[in-house]
Amino acid sequence: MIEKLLLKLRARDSLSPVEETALREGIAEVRDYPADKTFVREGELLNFSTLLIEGLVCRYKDLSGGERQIAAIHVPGDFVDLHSFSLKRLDHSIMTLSPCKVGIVPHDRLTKITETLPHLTRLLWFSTNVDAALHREWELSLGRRDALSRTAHLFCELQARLEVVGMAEPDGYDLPLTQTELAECLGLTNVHVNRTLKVLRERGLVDFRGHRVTIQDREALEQVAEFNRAFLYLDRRVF
Amino acid sequence: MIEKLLLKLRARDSLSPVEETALREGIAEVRDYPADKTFVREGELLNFSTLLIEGLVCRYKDLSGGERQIAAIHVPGDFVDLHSFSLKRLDHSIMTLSPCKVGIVPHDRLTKITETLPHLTRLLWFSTNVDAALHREWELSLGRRDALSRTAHLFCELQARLEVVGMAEPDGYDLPLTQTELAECLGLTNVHVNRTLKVLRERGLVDFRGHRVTIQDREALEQVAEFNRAFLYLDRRVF
DNA sequence: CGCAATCTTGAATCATTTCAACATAAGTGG
DNA sequence: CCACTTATGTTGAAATGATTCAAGATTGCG
Repeated sequence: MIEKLLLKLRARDSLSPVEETALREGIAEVRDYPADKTFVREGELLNFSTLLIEGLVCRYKDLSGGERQIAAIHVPGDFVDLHSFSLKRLDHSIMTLSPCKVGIVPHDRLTKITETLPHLTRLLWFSTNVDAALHREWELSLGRRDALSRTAHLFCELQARLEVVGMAEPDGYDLPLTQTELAECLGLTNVHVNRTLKVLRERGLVDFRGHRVTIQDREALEQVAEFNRAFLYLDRRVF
Repeated sequence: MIEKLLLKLRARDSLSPVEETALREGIAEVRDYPADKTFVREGELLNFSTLLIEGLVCRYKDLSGGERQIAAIHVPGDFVDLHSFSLKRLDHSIMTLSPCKVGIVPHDRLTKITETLPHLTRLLWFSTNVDAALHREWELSLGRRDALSRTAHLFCELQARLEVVGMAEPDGYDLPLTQTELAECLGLTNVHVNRTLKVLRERGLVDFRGHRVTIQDREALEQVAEFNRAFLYLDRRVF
């Protein structure tokens, strides 16, 4: 259930058996959601956080004109809204991008962790800080990378994140997103995403079709994206 | 020294005298930096976090072509890089925008707080989560708001954040930024920022000149920006 | 199989950038 | 305190990347 979360945390630091148990017992309930289901709405009061076990989830914000910006994508093993533990009401909504299985972690169990397991607390805090680092990389993409580089960067990011949890092959991964959803991540229109995907494919960098990302030339792709995996904090910390 | 930080934390939750003391004693040293000084570089190993006491600071990322994206602006009372406590090496650099006074908080003192003061730990965790909420709002701006609305939104955000720490009047505040730096926040060119500022001024919304922001019509400005202060988490949490 | 969602392409339009020139303000040394 | 220098702000015109609108093709689903 929490195996992918453990993979990710252990890539960074070690976990004692007690800590592992605390995490395991943090999950009060497991729920299944269908695709395209908004299961947390902006502003709603929460008393639990959600651990993604299977499927893809995104967090998004809307403008009054109907424009949507996806602020983050989550893969299995991610705490989707661990930050709701301190924020209580979120500034964004959360929806599934594919059918999902999620673990419900009541906030009082997290409070207990903060009272008794400081090292685990720091690890959980760390994981919300990694989320913020992802946001910053997206800010850079949205603010300064052009459509091609921005799109390439997202594909690189997901390759790296999925690899850690054993869900990517060296040459690519499944990505159950529509071009419109991709556009909502990238701050572009679906039409322009379509054209950009074509260019990426024709240049022999990545091919995204039929919900499958095929990395054609990883090195060249990462170069176009100016991708550097350090910001993902997936590697053991080095002092 | 930490008065503005306390103002901000108390706007959200209460703090015991012991917690207040722990924060106060967290500061090992106070440093002064001149304007435009990058005092933390991306990737460098850190063993302290920085509390901003006076002046303005930003966190930024660069691309190889020299394009810069500012990911966050910090006002007095903000922990600029509390996240370096768990990340150790940052994915961005940090520089002053004006002459600054900062407090140096060694990571081992933060570790001690996590071991002995769980409630204060949660409050500090909360404050890094608010940073992430700001990043998300900027993602929305960068991805979906046009230049006018995006610029208006930043002015609204800073008005609200400066008010909490007593650094804004009802009609505006000092903002020691150049148009080029503003452009680096907004994902625009300095030329376009200049034109956008002119439109905002001519429409009677805000006037930014000579390092001073004058809010001409707050209601109309917030409407153009689609500004809602909830994402700042400046208000006491409501259950 | 048939309908709806998604993808694809072209052409016109629009927001923003680029380049370049000039104006103003701020900072420094004599 | 003025003159000189550099940084910052302003404006116009042309170019560009992305959007919009619209139509047709393809895919996936009940």
